[in-house]
Amino acid sequence: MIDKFQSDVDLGFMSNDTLNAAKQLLGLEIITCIDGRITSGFITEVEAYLGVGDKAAHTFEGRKNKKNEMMYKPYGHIYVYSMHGHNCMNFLTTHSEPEGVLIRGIEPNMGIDIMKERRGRDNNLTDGPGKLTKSLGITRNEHNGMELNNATLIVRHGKTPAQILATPRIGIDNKEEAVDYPYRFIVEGNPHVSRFKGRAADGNGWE
DNA sequence: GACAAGATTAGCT
DNA sequence: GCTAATCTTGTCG
Repeated sequence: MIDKFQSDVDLGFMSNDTLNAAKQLLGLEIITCIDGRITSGFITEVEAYLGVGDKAAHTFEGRKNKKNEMMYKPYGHIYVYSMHGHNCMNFLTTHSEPEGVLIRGIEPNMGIDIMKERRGRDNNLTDGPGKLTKSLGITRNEHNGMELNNATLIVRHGKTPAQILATPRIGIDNKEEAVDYPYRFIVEGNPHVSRFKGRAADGNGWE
């Protein structure tokens, strides 16, 4: 059923530098096929988490436990964690470091009606990490540690950001110096990002 | 077994 | 902008 959604992305770009991988993820289309229903969106907002040396990361100083053990998988897998009753999804990077990129926002493309149904509302479907996982049907129990580009979760080339903006990360106010690291990347002018203010750019910030 | 914390969200002022 | 709601896991007793 999902054969026509073959990936055309070489995941190798995530194998080395996490910050670089985060920027290259912007604009890719994430497609999920769950319960036979297809939803997708273009990535508009990400945050990099640099593992051992990053106070804001779950794996700071090499911490490892049942909750974050999937962070130690190599690139090409995903790490789903739950908190405050929501799920958040990371794309893992590097061969052996516990680093990854949190997907914080996407622009809905396919299956918008399904997203509305899953979210139980018509607006703000995917402009936050907990929101987009719910819209796409991602759950920690079923998808934590899974590989990309299998029958359920596929990435392929989507759009190209006209301009990428780097900002400090969000929601880590108690992480001391780590709160200032400019590891959040967004498509400038795209409204499908968390805490969006102002007016959307022409073409939502895509080229 | 109790309690606090967390990469959040929704709803109200 | 602020606060309550929500839930899984870690930590301590």
